[in-house]
Amino acid sequence: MINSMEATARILKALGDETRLRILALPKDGELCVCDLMATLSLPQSTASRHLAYLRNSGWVSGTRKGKWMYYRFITDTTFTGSGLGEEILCYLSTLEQAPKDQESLRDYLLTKDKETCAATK
Amino acid sequence: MINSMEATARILKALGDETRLRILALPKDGELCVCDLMATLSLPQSTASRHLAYLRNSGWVSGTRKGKWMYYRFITDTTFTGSGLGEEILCYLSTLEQAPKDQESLRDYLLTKDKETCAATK
DNA sequence: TGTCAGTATCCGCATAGACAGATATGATAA
DNA sequence: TTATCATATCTGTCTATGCGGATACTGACA
Repeated sequence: MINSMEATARILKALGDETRLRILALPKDGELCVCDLMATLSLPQSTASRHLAYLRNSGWVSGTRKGKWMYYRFITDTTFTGSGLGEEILCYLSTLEQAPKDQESLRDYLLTKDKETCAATK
Repeated sequence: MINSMEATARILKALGDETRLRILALPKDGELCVCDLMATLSLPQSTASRHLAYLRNSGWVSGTRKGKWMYYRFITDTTFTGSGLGEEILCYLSTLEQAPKDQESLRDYLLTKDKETCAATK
């Protein structure tokens, strides 16, 4: 369990980007795939995928392949060596202005999403 | 009072650097000047000054001129719109490996520091 | 006014990171 | 095996940022 300044800086560096904050402010129950982000935040596929990769590499999300889909879930309970700080940060993010709009956008999208295909791909 | 994603990203972006984390993990009672950082963290003058400027611009410290000296104090109680998250982050930083060493280094330096001059300048 | 001390900023260099379209890769169905 | 779908990665472009030495700026004092 590494609690170094360098590791902490890498984790926090992931948060220095507005798009990634918006991702982390989405509801954390369940999992999101790339197409969910594309639709919810109006992101091109490569941008969505890249941000998820960054979050994965810095320990904020974990990826699970399910068939053609790659699902990402938040692992903030272990981020920052399990101190709870990750959850605190997410809690704060959800109080920000843009968060409710994004969350509603995600809910709307999930209601209409075709279960067999990702409706937002490319 | 702005609690936008963009403003939050700017505040958090300041934390994506190890040196700045080390600065923020120093004791927050009292104030630090550039030469304190130079001595404590073995930084060149320009580097110390630049990091403090970055922290000032992102709302982590406030600068006060006292004669020839520029003293910086932490204003984490107001960072993140006064939510307390700034303090939480600082609390976490002080649990990291490097923090006690830096804190001790600062204490040692302050004991020997000449009050009339900054002993570490350039 | 010139000098010194403390500090902010510039400068050049190198690296990282944001972006989106293009392309490669992985999974699945026919 | 090929085609389709979903996603990761590459590519080129641009911007940001870290670094430290050099230089400019600020304040104090003789």
